[in-house]
Amino acid sequence: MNTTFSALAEPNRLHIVELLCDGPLPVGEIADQLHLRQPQVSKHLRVLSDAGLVEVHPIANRRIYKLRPQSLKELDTWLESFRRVWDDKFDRLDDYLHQLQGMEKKQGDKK
Amino acid sequence: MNTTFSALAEPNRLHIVELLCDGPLPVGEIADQLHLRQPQVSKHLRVLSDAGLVEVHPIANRRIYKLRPQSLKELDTWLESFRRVWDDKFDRLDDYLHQLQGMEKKQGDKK
DNA sequence: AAGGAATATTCCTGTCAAGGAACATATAAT
DNA sequence: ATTATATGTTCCTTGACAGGAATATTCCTT
Repeated sequence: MNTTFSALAEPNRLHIVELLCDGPLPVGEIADQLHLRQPQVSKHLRVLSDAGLVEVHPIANRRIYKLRPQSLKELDTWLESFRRVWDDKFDRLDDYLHQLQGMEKKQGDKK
Repeated sequence: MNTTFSALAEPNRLHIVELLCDGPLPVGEIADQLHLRQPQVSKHLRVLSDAGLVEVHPIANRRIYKLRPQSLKELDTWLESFRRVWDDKFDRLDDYLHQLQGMEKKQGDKK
């Protein structure tokens, strides 16, 4: 999960992922469409691949890269744990303040 | 969106976000629970704040940080665009290959 | 007013990652 | 077989960032 975020943290890599959303592409195409040099694209794809975000299919001369849906589903799952409490716990600042006040008293007692 | 990912790319910051999922907390509490030094926590919170992932509520001496659900909803929205094509376009490698073959011929024609 | 607690900020240093350029490799084309 | 095409890799340099230590700031307490 951690590697996923750091892979997507790089702007060009994020672009690559978004581009591959429309379907698989070979390295050269990606480089052209995003106005990047081929070596850098290869490097970025390496990182994305290590993070499990893309997979490669060698076809003759070229290597076709495609998104790995699984990885995005995992990201979705991660988000899921937040969804449960979205409009709920987050805004309960008051609750915390009361709880905090309780602790204040306890601390006072200790002294 | 870009800043969101780079903010979450740092392991400790990710931990902070996950911790705040259970409710708002002041800096000191975060530092204690995650076994981090206060200054680093403050710095990380700064980054998270700039990225819009958390917001702060000054209460007397302390500053209570809480998640900003909005930011996570945006992340969710971003993922949404992938959900549409999840089990769909991604795996259509064959389609691309056929399309590719068509382009091959075109390129050949140009020459 | 003075001291203390909670938090933010600055300076420094080391590490790591990204881009550029050149090169290596593999496959296709002639 | 030789050349060209597509891609991956290495080396180098530079810039960003994280942690540590010390310091500044704000507010509370007495």
